[in-house]
Amino acid sequence: MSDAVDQLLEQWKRERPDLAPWPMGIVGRITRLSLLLDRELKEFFNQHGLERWEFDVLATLRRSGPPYELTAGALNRAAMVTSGAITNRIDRLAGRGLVERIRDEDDRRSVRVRLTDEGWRLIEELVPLHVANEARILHTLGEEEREQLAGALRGLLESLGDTSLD
Amino acid sequence: MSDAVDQLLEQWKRERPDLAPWPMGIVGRITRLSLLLDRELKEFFNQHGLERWEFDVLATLRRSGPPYELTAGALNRAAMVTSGAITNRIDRLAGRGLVERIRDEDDRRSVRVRLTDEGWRLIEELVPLHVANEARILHTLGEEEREQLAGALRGLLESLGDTSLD
DNA sequence: GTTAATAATCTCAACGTTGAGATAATCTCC
DNA sequence: GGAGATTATCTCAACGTTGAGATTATTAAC
Repeated sequence: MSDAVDQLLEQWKRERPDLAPWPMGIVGRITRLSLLLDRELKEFFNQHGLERWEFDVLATLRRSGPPYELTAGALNRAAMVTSGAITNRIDRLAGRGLVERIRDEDDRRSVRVRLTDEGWRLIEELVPLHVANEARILHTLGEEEREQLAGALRGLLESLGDTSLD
Repeated sequence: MSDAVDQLLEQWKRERPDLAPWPMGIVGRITRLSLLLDRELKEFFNQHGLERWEFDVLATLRRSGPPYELTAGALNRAAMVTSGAITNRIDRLAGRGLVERIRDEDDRRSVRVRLTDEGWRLIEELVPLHVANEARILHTLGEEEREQLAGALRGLLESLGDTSLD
């Protein structure tokens, strides 16, 4: 079998046989997969009345453990977006009553963002469904294949310096 | 060694030991890699005075072979964006004189987008540099590892239906 | 050959992010 | 303890995409 990227590589081979385009085989596939996975996940989240970014922020707070709070900056780095984006996201999640802003009295520059009870309940209910949905999307991967793929991707992330969530 | 996603999985294991979160290990890594690769590529393209999307459109036309033209719809599907986005991209590339719009006389609904000489020269010069840059970014992958990784990603793309560029 | 359905592109308002700059708090070092 | 540098967050205009709808052309069915 072959995928869209194989076609693309075939075209380059015909047009520029002098090139060794294998890097496009990796980068192109990661780019396309990311987009397709995003679409699949979006469908799931919309069925549950939220956006992927909303889920991501709530899940980041949930998995950080009690008291389920992180600074805006920590959310920022975990989500790999700019500070402006996080301010916006917190605003809107707070508007929905899913998180609350708490000024840190030790460092008054900081804002702690905490899951509300309602936010906790929502993410607690959704996480298992989300994992099941991802497992469904990835069902073609055998157990051994998963490990191998995860290992290769981990190596790339490390080489790009993505070694820490914060 | 471990990456940011390992940390994330560790947190879930602590907070929700009942979950089998391995799908997050795949989806999370692909998402993060896509973002990081995008940043790396952006740096390269900006040094050469263009955006990633500009390069992508020009490269798509170039690799399609003589006469280096495709319909707006074909570009659309290759780039996996909406028709509004492609209209906008063509407008601006045409404004820079890198492509030209040609109405198809056989099917007057269609617009053929063709590389101009200037567009051709630009992409011809840039493609080898781009491939070299991607190879640099991926330099940690051994030859065997590349093949294995590409194979696993291809399988996923196929299972998601990404089997054709158009 | 006219009607209805389909197809290709364009238009445009709404949306979320970026990136630069502003503000306020804290830290460092003399 | 004061000056300057650093850190955390917020603000906001610019930007590109989305998604729905409009327009124009083609095809299919009768």
